[in-house]
Amino acid sequence: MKQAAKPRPSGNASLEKGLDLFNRIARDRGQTPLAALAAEMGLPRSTLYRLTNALEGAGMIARLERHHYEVGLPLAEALRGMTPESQLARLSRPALRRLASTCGATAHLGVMENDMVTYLVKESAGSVPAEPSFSRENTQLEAYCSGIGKVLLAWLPEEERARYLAGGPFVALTQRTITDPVVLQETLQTVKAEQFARDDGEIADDLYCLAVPLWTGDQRVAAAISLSFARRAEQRREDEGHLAMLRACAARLSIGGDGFFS
Amino acid sequence: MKQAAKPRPSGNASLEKGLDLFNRIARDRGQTPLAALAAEMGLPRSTLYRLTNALEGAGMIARLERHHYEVGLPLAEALRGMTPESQLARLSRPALRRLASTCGATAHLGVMENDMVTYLVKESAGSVPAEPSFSRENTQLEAYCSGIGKVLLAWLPEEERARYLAGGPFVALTQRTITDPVVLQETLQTVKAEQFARDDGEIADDLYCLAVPLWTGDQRVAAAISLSFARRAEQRREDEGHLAMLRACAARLSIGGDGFFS
DNA sequence: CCAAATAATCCCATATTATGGGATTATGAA
DNA sequence: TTCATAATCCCATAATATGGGATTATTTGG
Repeated sequence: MKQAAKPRPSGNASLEKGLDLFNRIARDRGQTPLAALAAEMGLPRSTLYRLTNALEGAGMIARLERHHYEVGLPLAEALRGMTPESQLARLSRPALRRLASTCGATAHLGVMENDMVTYLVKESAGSVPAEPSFSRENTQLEAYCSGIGKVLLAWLPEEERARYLAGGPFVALTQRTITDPVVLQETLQTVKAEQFARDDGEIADDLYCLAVPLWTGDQRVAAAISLSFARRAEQRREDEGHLAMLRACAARLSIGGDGFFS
Repeated sequence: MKQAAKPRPSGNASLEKGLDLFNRIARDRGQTPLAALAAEMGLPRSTLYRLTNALEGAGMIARLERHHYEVGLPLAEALRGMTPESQLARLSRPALRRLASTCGATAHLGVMENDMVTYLVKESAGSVPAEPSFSRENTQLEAYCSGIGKVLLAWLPEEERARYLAGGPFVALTQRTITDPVVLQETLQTVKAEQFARDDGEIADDLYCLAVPLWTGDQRVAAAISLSFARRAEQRREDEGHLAMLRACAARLSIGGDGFFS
């Protein structure tokens, strides 16, 4: 269900129609015959036909057989080696770098993969050598003990979260690590209610971290970003400011400002 | 250097300009600032600006920072899991299936990867269980002894071919396998001159195979397709007809007919 | 810190361009 | 063969993109 369709009057209706058509073809890999698309889009066949031709000429799509279009080879070639994850990392890195620099902390971006958190971006403040060394880009960590992990778990679909919680055991990394599934479950509810997660020395004794979700256009949580501090003591007093900045950054990366997600 | 720019008067100049812009951004991952693109394309800034907006709105590109565009996340997501190779396989399979069925043989499509031939498509005629079982899709074989391999080697850039030939040894799979680099070199020249390669029992005693190249828009050989027959005896008498069909198929897959490449 | 330079964004009258109804042709089914 | 469906083409017209130039934002240099 689409949320408030962008009313951006871009000024190039023709381009928009063409791109819309391309999106439809790309998303279902050309399963839908052209006639059906014409109906969906409320456009006459002749128009669709012309658009299709232009898309084909540009290498965006290719025609296989009757009623069958596909993403074109030139496009695939141009995008060689690109994955959604690598792209998300590229797109978010500048903002995370600024965030880290502003807050004098380390900023992370992570996504959920196979019940683990994969860190796609790690940006540390200024010249400070990356203080929290628990993470590295493109490596995975357990979800239950990190801020990003808790955010991602909190917004997991109901059944998946239940499955995760039942899947333990949750090994203690510090005295504060949450190891009881019931407590973890409650914590995740709090995360969802408060719209952020806190890791207060649950990975390493002096590590403190705040995390917030990134939203997609269709109201899913696609990733989470966090700020990590190497000194835990009294860190909470600064939560408010740091959360505000985290949220501003999240808004910019989510559908809000520039809107990387659909 | 572009070869005879397609004069296809597609009827949607606006879409074409937008897609052209997208291509330029995608290909160099947004390295070129907008102003430079405007110059390249011979369009005023305001137009570029509008096009950029439309592309961004459709999720095709995203803006990172000043002067910095990037392929959009929605597009990356829509194309998740797609590689140029998988796409080439999808696009060419129907044509190869028809070819195999028409000729009562097995058709292959292969590309060069790390000095080996990777078979991306294997389609056998009708109900016949795949006769030549030397190959499987997505597996690699030595290049020097197969039809497809010889085609790909023949059109390799000069230095690469020299390096390959110096890299032996070339193990004999049958009595007929070419194992002498000098002979192989000569064979490749013949392939280039005749525009096709023949494997006459060089992989397995009774295996006969004809292969021709697939051309890209900029006159490179991107892949090769072949017809394999399980009975070698007297097969040559039918070469002419089979080559004609192979070439027709290659033309259709190359820039000719529908033109999957660029 | 300000000023100059550069890039991005916006606006609007106009001509260029896409539009879509409908005719025609190709393809596949019966 | 005939019918049904989809693809392709054509063209007068309305709608749309166009781009010159003004305005605003951002960066750079002094």
